Amino acid sequence: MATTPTRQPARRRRAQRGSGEQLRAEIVAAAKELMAHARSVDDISMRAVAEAVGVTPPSIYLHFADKDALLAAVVIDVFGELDKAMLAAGEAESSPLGRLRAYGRAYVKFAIEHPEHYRLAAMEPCVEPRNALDEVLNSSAFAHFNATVIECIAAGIFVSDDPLGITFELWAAAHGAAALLVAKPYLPFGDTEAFTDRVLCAAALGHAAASLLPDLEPETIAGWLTVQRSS
Amino acid sequence: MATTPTRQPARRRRAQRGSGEQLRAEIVAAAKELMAHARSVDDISMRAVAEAVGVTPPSIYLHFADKDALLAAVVIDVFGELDKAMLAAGEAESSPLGRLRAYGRAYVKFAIEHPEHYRLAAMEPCVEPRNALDEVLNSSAFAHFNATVIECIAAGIFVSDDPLGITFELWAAAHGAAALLVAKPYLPFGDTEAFTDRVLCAAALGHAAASLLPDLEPETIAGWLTVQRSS
DNA sequence: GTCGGTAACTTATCTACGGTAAGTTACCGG
DNA sequence: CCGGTAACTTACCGTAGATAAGTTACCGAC
Repeated sequence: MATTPTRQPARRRRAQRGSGEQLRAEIVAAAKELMAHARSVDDISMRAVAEAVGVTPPSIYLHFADKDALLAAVVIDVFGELDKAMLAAGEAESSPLGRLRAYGRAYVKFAIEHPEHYRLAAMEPCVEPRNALDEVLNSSAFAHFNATVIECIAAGIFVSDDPLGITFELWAAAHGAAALLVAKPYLPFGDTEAFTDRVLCAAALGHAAASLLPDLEPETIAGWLTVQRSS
Repeated sequence: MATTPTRQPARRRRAQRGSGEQLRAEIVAAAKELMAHARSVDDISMRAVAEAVGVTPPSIYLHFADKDALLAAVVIDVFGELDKAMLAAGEAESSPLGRLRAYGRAYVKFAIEHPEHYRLAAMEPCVEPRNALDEVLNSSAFAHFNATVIECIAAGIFVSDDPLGITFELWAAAHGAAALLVAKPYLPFGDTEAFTDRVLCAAALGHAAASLLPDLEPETIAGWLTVQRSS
């Protein structure tokens, strides 16, 4: 009675011969699930993941070199979900600019609804800097975002021969809103969706307006604003 | 010879009777220094901090309840440095808008030069949510930023009765650039200062331009841009 | 059928961490 | 000079990530 229950009840049946990948998928799923209820990546231990799957901790290391590798796998998974959410949000929009904003809204919404997943994917120092570049740039979410920026250029919204640069700018704005809302949720941002929309809209409109001015000196901007307001 | 060297050589002299605060300051300084060379907060252990100061680990707990409390003290210290850097950068600027951008540039520059400090201060889930609100809002850096936004409203750059909202928006842009540059330094942002400037300028100009439009529907924006470009 | 090879998994253990309880040292006011 | 207490230390606990070495059970070959 006083003996620890160990993990006898959750003991998992040994997998079929060729299906070692099955356990890998279960581990990623378990880690992702655990992360949804954790406040930090430190809160989820390899032991906890192992127990959730019904396996002993060392078994995880047969599929992942270390904890970082497991978390990286979760990140890839999370990026996929984010992409789906963004695509779904942009479907209804007809204009490229509208789609861009819908993407941004969905991006921030996803971050708020999955704070720990977003934190891991976008706010932690990247786990493996080797292929990380390709992973981010080739991630569907980023690619779709960039494609829509290109559409905006084609539609005359933006004037630039560097769509990637614009994408990074807009991403910075979206990430800034998301990161702030996730890291400091107690600050008086007001309605989060309205705040997000203001930030995103300012970023897009600001970039477009910048191309209307000869330069971006404070005096030039102030003068331009005065002229605009008076007319 | 084979015995571990323990920490005999770095043994610290016992402090004077009334000066317990001295050790506290040394601990914070050591933690801040260690963090400069660490890749994550997990890389700096209480043991390492203790050894750097020349003290045994439990002594730290006489001044800080736990590791989070120590890190919180470091955060406060870091915010102070950030404020100094921002003020210095804004001194030369005469116009409020120029000062605002100088602040933003200095903010991002500080984040890039002190990535781990910035990460701890702005990207980690806040350590103590109780007084954290006041700490951030009353932090000098934030206060100065907000004051300059108010100046911009007075100068007619922005039109709003909610300066705090504008401050949050601009902060989101600056934080987005900083966080992205810190978390994903390998991405092809190009020149970091130029990138930062574009993001900041777009945020400020975008907010100002938004007040020129009747609404922010995609069609309205596209139409306005067409008119502007043709004139 | 059975039997060796090996994939799949476990037991046992290492080192390091954050944190605590209980003890010890040395300063200092009376 | 002596007792009180601030300022520390020694010893320890539980848990974490990770590894080495062992064990089990599937499965193809003969």
